[in-house]
Amino acid sequence: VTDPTPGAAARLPNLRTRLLSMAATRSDRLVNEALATADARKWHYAVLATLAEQGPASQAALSERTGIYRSDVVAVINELTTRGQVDRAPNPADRRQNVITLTAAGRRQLSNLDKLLAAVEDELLAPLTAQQRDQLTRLLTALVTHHGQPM
Amino acid sequence: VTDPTPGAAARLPNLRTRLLSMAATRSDRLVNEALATADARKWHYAVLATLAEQGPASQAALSERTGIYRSDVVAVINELTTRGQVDRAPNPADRRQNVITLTAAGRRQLSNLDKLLAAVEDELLAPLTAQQRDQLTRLLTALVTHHGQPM
DNA sequence: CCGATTTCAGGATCACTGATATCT
DNA sequence: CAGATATCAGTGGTCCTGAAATCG
Repeated sequence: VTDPTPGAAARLPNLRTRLLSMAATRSDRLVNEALATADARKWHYAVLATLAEQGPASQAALSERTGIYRSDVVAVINELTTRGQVDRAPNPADRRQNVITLTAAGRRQLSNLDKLLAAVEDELLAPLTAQQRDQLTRLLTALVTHHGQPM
Repeated sequence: VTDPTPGAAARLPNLRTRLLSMAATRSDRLVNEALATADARKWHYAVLATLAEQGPASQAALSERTGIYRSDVVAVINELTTRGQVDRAPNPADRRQNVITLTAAGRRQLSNLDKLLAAVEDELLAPLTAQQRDQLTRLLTALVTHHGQPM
């Protein structure tokens, strides 16, 4: 036998932390490729979706709800205003805050991105049955819930 | 009702691509914190483990086996040689290649990292039963297998 | 000449730290 | 004064492109 470590189990293929990271990398690549065709990235979608569902919000609130780092929100909102998809205005009731509002163009972009992401999910989950997809959702949700928000 | 989109389902919490990415981010942070206490990062572990299990290899072979990008292998091997954990020597049989070999210090570091990563996996998977951990492993393996290697 | 290997230079996104100015 | 908000500057890791030099 020339095996350098006879009988040793393969480490990498069994590392759950590694499997998670590999699956996420592949998923992220599909997401980025799809969103790039619409001149967007994942934080754009997170902001547009949050505004559509929960209404206008301050940048701090958007950071909380989307998971975008506090210091990175500015750049994302800058990009979205440049594209005319959100509007930034000072909040007269609390002049520390800005009020971010979804525009009509932002709403159109959101429904566009919704379609793109639905297709990506189908492609990502192609090897899984409907039941397995639900299992995966529950397991990942349990992990994320248990390990709280990162900020 | 003041809901801006009454009856609309929450998008973000149900996006599987997002759940994956969030779970991986949390997992990666645990891994990085643990490895940092041993002056290592995840690619160090991947190289050390591969060398221990499969013996000396060229940098191209290590790229294939670990998933490190071809152009990033150099830096990782540089760091590991600086730490005395691997040895880099030209291959006399094919002078295009280097032969990377695990040192005694590298072997010690590997068994150290093995312990750290086992603890991280326990912490990461804490909210899951043994059966659920197996389920997760199978589901993620199916995804990664189906979507092939990224390089 | 073609192909493989190593190496370098650089880009884009992301997670994260820390500091500052402004306002409550 | 303490605390919150928005902003800016910058680090480091990861993923990825492209190109050069060397060798089979």
